[in-house]
Amino acid sequence: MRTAVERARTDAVVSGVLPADQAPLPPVSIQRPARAEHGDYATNAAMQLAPVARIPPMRIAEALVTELQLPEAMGTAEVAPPGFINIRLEAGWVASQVGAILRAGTGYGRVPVEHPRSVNVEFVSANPTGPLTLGNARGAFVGDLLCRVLEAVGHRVTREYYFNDFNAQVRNLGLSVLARRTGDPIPEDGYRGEYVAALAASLPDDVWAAAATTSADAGEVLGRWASERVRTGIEESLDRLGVHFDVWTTEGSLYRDGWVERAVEELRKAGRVYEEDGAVWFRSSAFGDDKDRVVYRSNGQPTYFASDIGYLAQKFSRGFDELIYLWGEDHHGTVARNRAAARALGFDPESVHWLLMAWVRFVRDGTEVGMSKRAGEFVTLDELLEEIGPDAARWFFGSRATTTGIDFDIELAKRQSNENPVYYVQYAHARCCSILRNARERSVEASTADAAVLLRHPAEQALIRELLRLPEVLSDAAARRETHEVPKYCLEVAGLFSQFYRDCRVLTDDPEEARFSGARLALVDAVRLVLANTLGTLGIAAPETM
RNA sequence: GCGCCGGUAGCUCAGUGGAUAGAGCGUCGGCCUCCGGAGCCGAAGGUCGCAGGUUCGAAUCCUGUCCGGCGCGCCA
Repeated sequence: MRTAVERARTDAVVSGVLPADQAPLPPVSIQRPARAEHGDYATNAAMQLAPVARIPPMRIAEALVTELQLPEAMGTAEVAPPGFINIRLEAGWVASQVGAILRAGTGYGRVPVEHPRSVNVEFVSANPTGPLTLGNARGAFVGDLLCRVLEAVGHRVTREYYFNDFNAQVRNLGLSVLARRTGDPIPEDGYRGEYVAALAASLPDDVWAAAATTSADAGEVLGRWASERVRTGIEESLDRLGVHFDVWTTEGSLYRDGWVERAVEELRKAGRVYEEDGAVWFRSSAFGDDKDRVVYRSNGQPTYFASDIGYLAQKFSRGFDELIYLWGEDHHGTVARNRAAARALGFDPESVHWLLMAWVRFVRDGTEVGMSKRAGEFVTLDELLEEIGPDAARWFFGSRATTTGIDFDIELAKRQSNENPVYYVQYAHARCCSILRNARERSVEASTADAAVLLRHPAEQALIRELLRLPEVLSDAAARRETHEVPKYCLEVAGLFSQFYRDCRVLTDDPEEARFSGARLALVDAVRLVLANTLGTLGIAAPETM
């Protein structure tokens, strides 16, 4: 539709209605008007052109409408003050799309982008010092949903999980296990959760012996063992959510394989690092950061940022066209230095994106509850799933913009889980299936040919028009890397289906009404398909019965 | 103090410069001879934090200001 309007604009220039001078025109923006009398699509192209062309917008709009060539029988365009062009789809064309949707089948809505990219999406990446908590829930759901949407438009996605395997946190975990085992007090920076006691209790004899006898620090030995146990548990929790990672990368591997060393060396050659106060600094301020950052401390130890730099190089070396980092907003202070490093290493800044998720504030009946692994005060992701189920949880986190802070009331979520809109959508899907089952029993067959001819009822037309939005909903979500529109769309479809169901009887003994059965059955099948495709993209079940 | 993100209906949140600002939940009032009532219809409920500005048009962009969250380490 956009290209049709853009072509009309070019044609208007050619035919001399619009002046031919100036630089590239902005892309035409197409809206979906809120009000039905404004048609199915609208564009403000004429009003945007008016100041440039110095011609009244209404005149330009008239000219564009004249040049606008819509495919045969698709629709009509008209001008509305102060210069909108409203495009109205023909009812017959709309009705004929039921057949097109059904022919596209499970591929419907998944319109491939022009240039598919190989995208690495890193998310969750919680250190394995304790089970995943509600604090990690948002990242897990949002990240996986983003991946699914990117895949839906044809990108190749790698889901990646990054974690520390040797630092102080892991050692603290080991020392905490040790303390639990020996009965000593848990160290200051230790972990106090019950899971630590469980780890201590299940410590195999050989690990315990190794910790007691090796020259190495017992905290390190036990930490290594405990964190791997915890990591396995995290993977199992994520499996239960339906989130499966392709690659697990450890911080240690970036050093073992020389990525950090090589990347820093490259920066050194480029003259981007220097020594001061015995430490090695990266001149990130030359690339937009507030100040320069330490890469190697004066004691020779690399900083966390050093790992980040090596990791950037490691990821790009694997051939990705684009990297996406999904971080909590508490990390936003480190974005600038990472972006600086990417630029200094010569990577296209447009090919790396850091998406920040706003904080989730957890409350229980109005008062805030902490989420601290160290203090052992947290609600685990597994507990959340037991309470409200993966579909409701996915819906909750999936339907909010990542920049929005969320108040998550655990008790309220439990109480309202039965009222969660996700069930309304699943119900609509189940109802479609039920109608289709009944039709088979009665030997009523869907007919897309009838659909094209007969579906003129307002409820039918509104429903089909909504089904036609799916491709653009997915494309927009993928392009914006914001996916919360998808659940909302689902809800719209379910709502319009309910209205259709009320107004238009599909299966009936009334001979007058029965002539619509085949056409409406085709529409029901198309709704079922769209809901199944959309729920599938959300990672939510599309049940045939409830 | 500086920086980033928010402030929209009772609650939780959509709203990518457009036309009369929306949804879910909650509240109130209706609807079960009929394909699934986990449903449908209707109503109430808003100075879009506040004040200026930009323009044909601002919840959206700019400036200031208030409130909240987060960040500002040779921590991660």
